[in-house]
Amino acid sequence: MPELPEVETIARTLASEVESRLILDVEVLDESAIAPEPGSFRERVLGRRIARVDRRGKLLLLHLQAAGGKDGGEIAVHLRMTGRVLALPPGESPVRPRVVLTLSDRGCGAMLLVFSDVRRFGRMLAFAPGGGPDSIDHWPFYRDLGPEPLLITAEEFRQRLAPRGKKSKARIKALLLDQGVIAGIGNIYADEALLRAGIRPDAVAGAISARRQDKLFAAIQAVLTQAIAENGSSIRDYRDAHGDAGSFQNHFRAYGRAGQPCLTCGAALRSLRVAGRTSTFCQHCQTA
DNA sequence: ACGGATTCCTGATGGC
DNA sequence: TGCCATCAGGAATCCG
Repeated sequence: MPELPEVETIARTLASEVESRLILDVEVLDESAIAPEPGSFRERVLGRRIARVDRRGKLLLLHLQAAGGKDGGEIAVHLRMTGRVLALPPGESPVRPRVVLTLSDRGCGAMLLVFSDVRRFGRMLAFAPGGGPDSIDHWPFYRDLGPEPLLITAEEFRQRLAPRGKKSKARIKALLLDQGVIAGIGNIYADEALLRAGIRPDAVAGAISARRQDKLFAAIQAVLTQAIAENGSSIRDYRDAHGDAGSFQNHFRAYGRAGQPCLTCGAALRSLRVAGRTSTFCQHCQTA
């Protein structure tokens, strides 16, 4: 499922294909895929130029430009579990498209930007420019996102785990998955980082020593950085904007390995439900 | 302020 | 082999 490294990979592979192109047509095949309603969505997107593609947490962001180079708002895509964003040459038929944007020629042919999603959990949202009530800055999910894990220090990370200086009673994994605490981490990278840091997913966050919190932060950064270098993890659905799979799934030590031996000590990994998610961990290598 | 359940979805998987 | 139940999960929402 697309987490930070997967969305980062999509942003990178999409950017070179679509940046500077104009959005010439908008085809909404599944109205539940978008917001606001089709009329406003079209109005906010049609005729705009895709100036820049980047990422914030698990959100893919297309920054738009209006005529005269003015701010044109944003398109934000949340892929949830099975969403895909693909850059395709016209004529190629994508699998179960929900939204298709036709983009202008850039001297090397026109292009389609396709949002598809078998499970239909994902969303493509269009925001107005200018900081008004319809702008992305007023979208609570976006506004309340925690910091980027690759752009903060260990000290800032510790502060995020202890809001207003109070020790949190929440389980550490619940905090890692909370996008308002830190942005971009999902079930895969939470389990991978916790295993590498030797911390149980159900450990009470406030009871973890500063030294071990720093170790967790280092593990998060290491895992995310390596996953980005491997173009993300493809369990089954995830693909980049070219339709290519990632390879970090070959480096999983925890996720999906319940019952299999711990790669450090050989004990069978166990699984536990924490914060409503299946959490795989090693009883010997990870402690509260 | 926390955990838990529920909802949204469909495909994969496992038991019988 | 076929059928059915279960599971997977990000985030919103409600409830205790």
